[in-house]
Amino acid sequence: MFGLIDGNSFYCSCERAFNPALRGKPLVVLSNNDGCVIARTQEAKDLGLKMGDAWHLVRQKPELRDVEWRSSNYALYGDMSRRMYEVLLELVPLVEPYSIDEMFLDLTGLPGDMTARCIAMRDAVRRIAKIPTCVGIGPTKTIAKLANRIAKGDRAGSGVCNLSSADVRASAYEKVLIGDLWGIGRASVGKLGALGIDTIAQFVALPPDRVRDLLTVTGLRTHAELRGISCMPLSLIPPAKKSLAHTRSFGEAVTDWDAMREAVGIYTVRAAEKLRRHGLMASAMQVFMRTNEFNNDSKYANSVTVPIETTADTFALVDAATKAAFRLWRDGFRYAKAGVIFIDLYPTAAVPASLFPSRDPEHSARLMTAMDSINRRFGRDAVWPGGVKPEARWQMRRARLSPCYTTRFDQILEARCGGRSVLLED
DNA sequence: TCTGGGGTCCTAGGACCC
DNA sequence: TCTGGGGTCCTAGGACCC
Repeated sequence: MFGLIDGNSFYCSCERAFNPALRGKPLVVLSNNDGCVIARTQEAKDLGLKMGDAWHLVRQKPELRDVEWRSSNYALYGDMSRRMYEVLLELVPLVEPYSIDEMFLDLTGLPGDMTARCIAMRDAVRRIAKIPTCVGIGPTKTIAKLANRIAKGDRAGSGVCNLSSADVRASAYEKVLIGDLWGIGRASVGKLGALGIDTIAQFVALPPDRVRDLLTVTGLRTHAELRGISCMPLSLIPPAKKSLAHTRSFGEAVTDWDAMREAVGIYTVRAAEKLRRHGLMASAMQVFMRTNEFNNDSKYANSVTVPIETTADTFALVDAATKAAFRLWRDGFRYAKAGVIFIDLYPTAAVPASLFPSRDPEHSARLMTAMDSINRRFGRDAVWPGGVKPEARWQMRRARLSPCYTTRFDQILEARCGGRSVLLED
């Protein structure tokens, strides 16, 4: 039996955990660059705010003037996610983190009433990790996801929905739309809708061959899972990464090559840091740049994939990325976004020695280790490759960034004795 | 002025091989 | 006049997820 627990309005809940003044108020968290809405509290949903709403348009509406907002703070959310995971590990033997705010649980063989257990689990996460959650229970991951969705929709309920019984499932399938299913997106809803299939019950009634023809093997898997056949086991070992990227929209359009070169250089430095954190090396990279997709600027978008000598060396990677970017660069456009994606990744330990390396691998490894530890000790960006100096002009906007309460000592929450103390407890 | 970022998986079609 | 069969690998693009 599977459980799926997920944080309600997770990013907003993280902000609220450290700022009680935000409780009970409509609050949204914005994407990078303060571009669009990516998390909303119930109060904000009630005001009609949608996922993906462009913030600059929302702000203009007078009735939404009092909506609180924050720039996204992934260092904080990632750490809160870890706390949630640790609380759960104490209560359930197997926990599989699925996304920053969701974890699958193995509930097989746990004694006592399943629903009651999950209610207690939810309380513990609320109390210790300060995150309100909902839990779905079912014999497959897809059904647990569905149950979770139903729990979230039932605002007066216990926050737990148990679909382990076939009868309860059958009646739920009648009421839920196919588009609310995990794995069924817009395109599939269109295809099924054309055949008059709108509810999960109708979908489940289709013959498997028909489902495969329509939605390929992924659709077939969802179909089987809904019928109680588990096709997605719990995996405790996270699968090896296949790609790793750093891509950003610019705060302000980039029009000269120097600024683009710097941007791509910095994105490469970041991606290379991430590469080393994961103990990986890349043997190919993709670089892209593009103009704004939404406004009336003349359009240009291009990307190039280049093989590289397998490495995690920032200098080598910046060099390759800069050359690739130069091939893409065309004068006269207003660039809005660029990115660097590493593909063909290998664990550092598994990379065979090159016969004629262009850089001494041992020297490179020592240099990278030194660079990373200096930056860890003296703050991010204490040392940089020459020629890749960050320039504020085009960097992303993050106008209302909350402190990294839990990951940086200089931003830790202050509590005062005597006056009104800032407590994390309710 | 202003519309995110980072992933995975599947399929079709082309290039190439014997 | 006639033009196979079987296979692999790579890439681009679509679809989906959070």
